[in-house]
Amino acid sequence: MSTQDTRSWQSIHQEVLRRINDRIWRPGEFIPNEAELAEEFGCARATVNRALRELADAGYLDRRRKAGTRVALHPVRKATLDIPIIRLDVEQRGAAYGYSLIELVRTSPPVRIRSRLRLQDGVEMLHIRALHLANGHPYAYEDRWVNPTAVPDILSADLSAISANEWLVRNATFTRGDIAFSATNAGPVEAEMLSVPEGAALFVVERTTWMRGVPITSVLIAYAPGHRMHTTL
Amino acid sequence: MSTQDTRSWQSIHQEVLRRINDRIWRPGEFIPNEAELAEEFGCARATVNRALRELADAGYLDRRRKAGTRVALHPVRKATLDIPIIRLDVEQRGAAYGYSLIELVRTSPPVRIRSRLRLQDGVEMLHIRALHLANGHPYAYEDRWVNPTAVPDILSADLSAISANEWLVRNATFTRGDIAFSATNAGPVEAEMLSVPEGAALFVVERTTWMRGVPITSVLIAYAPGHRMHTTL
DNA sequence: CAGTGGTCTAGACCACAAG
DNA sequence: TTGTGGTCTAGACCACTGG
Repeated sequence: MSTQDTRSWQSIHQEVLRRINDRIWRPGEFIPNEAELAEEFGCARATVNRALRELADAGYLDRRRKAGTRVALHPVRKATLDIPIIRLDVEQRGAAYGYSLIELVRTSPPVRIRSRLRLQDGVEMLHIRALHLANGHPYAYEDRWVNPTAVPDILSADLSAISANEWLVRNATFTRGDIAFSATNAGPVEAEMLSVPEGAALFVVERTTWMRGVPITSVLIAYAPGHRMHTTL
Repeated sequence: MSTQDTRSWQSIHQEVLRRINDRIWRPGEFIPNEAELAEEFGCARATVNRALRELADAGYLDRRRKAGTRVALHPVRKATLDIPIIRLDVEQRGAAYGYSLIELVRTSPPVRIRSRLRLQDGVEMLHIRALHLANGHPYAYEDRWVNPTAVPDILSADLSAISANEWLVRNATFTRGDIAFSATNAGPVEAEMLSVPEGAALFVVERTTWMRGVPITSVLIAYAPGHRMHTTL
């Protein structure tokens, strides 16, 4: 209640969050403005601003000029997922990573891929199919299309030694990406690749990336049954 | 190259990002320190700091005192996922939302739930099973355990009218949460609930939340086949 | 119009870690 | 020890938007 001698923005961040969690400031309710809080906490307004801005970014507060700051009605929690190199993913689980290139051809992509990448027809792309292994067992099956126009250097990379996944992460940054997660029953191809029965439930990640509007790659990764993608809120 | 008259931190953010994407500053390479950049851009050091801090938070830069600032080796991209109320999720897809409470009992949870929540045995919890509908069709099957000690008010809520999902989002904030995504084959129960054949691949979300170490709820949500969780990078 | 948050400044001191 | 980022301040002006 009384004036605190907290002086860092972290302290203010913590104290404001406490008041939200303890429902001292309830969802939808206005909280004091920056000047008032600065006085209460005995600090500059910029310090309060920093604390409240972080809380607003995290979804705890809604801030609007003139209107003021209020506690968010639905504290929208955001989970952040890293987009890792599969090799690191495997190694982090304490397993030995293996990689096997199955197919690497330059050909014309199917309509599904063309439309997803918004490419004209007749364009040739690199089609890569590969298997990622953990302790010698199938871990994930990767089916990828790469636009060689966007990353010509990949044509001279040894994709039997380094996975396209890893090569691209290291050598091709992107400005925009779409990612989708879903579940699918293993078809004949996936079943054989992952050594599982047809129909097994597979966790699937589809990702497409662009660099300033130029499509780089579109990939589908099907994980062996039992795979869990985990994170913290 | 020459001094720019950009004066906002957003401009500096944009320009630094451009230099990273154009590989003017390459991964692992040091960039000028804040004072030098402030001079180049003709602004205060605090303004540069703001821009670089945002880029570091986004994973583009690595910053360390004394050492300096360098371009991140593996630009770890983070996908942020909202944790929505299922009703809003359905409505956003343009469908009419429906909800059906299947079971609501107070009983002792199985070991699997107890250990996940780190609860003593003998504790009674609320077990809720429900079906979420979109345009009258099964959308997701929810199997939830709630710790009534953490949220006693839920005992007086009408969980046949409002889903536990929504009630908890509105009334019980949490300080920590685990979330996991996976795929599973529909068992007899899920198959019946979702009106799909046994063995169908289901997208599964498991979420557990705590408030200052006190477990609130643990829920498993199995989505009907075809469900896709989508986001942008 | 006026109140609120958003941003910028010039300067200062501090915390950390590399050499 | 010393150079770097991290933070705080007091003040100022601006941008947006509610009343």
